[in-house]
Amino acid sequence: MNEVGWGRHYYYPRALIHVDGDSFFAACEVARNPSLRGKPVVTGAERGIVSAATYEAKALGINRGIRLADVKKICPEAIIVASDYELYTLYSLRMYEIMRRYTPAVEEYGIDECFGDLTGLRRTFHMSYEDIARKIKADLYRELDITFSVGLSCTKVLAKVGSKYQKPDGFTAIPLIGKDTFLANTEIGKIWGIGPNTTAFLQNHGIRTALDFTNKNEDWVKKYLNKPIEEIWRELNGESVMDLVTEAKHTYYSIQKTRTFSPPSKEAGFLYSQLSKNVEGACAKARTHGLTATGFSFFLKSQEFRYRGADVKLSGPSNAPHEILHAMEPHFLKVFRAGTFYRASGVTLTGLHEAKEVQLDLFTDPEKTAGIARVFERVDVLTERFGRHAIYLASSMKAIGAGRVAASGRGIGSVSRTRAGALFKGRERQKIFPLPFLGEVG
DNA sequence: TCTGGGGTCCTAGGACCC
DNA sequence: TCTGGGGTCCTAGGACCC
Repeated sequence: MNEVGWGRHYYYPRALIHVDGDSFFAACEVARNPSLRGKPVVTGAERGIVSAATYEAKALGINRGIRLADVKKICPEAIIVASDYELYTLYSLRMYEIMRRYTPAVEEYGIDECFGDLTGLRRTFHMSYEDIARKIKADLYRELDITFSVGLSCTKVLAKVGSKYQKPDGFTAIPLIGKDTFLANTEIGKIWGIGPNTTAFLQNHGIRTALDFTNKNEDWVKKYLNKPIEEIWRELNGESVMDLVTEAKHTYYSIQKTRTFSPPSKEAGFLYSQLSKNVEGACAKARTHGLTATGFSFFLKSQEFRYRGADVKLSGPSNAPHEILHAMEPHFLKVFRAGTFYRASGVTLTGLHEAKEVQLDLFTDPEKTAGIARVFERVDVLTERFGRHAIYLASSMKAIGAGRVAASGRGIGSVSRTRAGALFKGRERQKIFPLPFLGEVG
């Protein structure tokens, strides 16, 4: 165990804690159902690869991202469950709540992790920062039945180094004067914010560890690296430049829906239907947050992982899927290549604003706009009551439920560009209001 | 890491203006 | 029509995170 600072009073210009749930999704499953304890448990059943694995599973070589078919080969007794995001969100909220008992300055960084600012709280709790951090860790374990790895230091990046330093159930305090030992033991690519690209660049300049990086001087850093990386360099040197984002996040700059399908498809009708489903999902999310988009982008991802897509500006703000789809049609025909197999599609709504703020221009018929809004209010209510896909656009049909089978079974076959074009002629009727919905309620 | 889904931020470069 | 210099705004795309 790393006992640096236990019971002592090291100097922290700021005292920031980072807590990180160990194998969080899998740990939540075990916490809810204690009969799973001690067993190899894996989440991700709904998508065919491992999202999270308990340490019992990891000990067998079952790690994130591997196929569930391989999991069964490695360990037939492994317990595979579908991800339950509502459960994980509940545990997440409880984690934040525990942290907030100690400090109001909490950053909800991810579903399984958060930062807290403990600066100035020694007097309040009559404890050293290390002891406060240990107490938080103990509370989390006692109340959630999940272990957390905890880092304490004077910057966010160093606190992250700490929480990663020992897993699972680790506690690592990195006081300013002792930090070099920890940085020497941390590969540069493991630092938060240093991805594969920057790692390769730094390694080419002889930098292997985080300590090597901190030993570079400021001029060199400013000359070769961009602002985010320069900030990481400062934080690794003990200068706190990243603030905690403590406001609860409730607005989005963009909303994205993507989906991979298997097997890959080259059918225009099927692909368009996937995009239609993406659009509906993104619009539904925008509506639940009271947001409306001024533009959007979409892509098709080929079997070879190449992206082709387009950015589209809307003539007016919208969160109604049929309007987005209408704008997408001509671009789809340019993006889609006959004969290419695609494995995924995606849609991103951009230029998001609060729906109330939106000004109607002179040419928008307010009656019609209000009518559309009412239709989708109804859609949202039905979805709330009967679940996702209870009601959807006709254009999404082939992407939903048994649609995949129907689409291939019908033998549309290789759709040429002209035939793909013909596909949309019949959609003229969709412009007629009210919209043709296909319901599968109940 | 042979690759799922959902995000954010930064930067270079072009368009446009004075 | 060419030549400077400088500012702002927007967009595309890269890089990274969980």
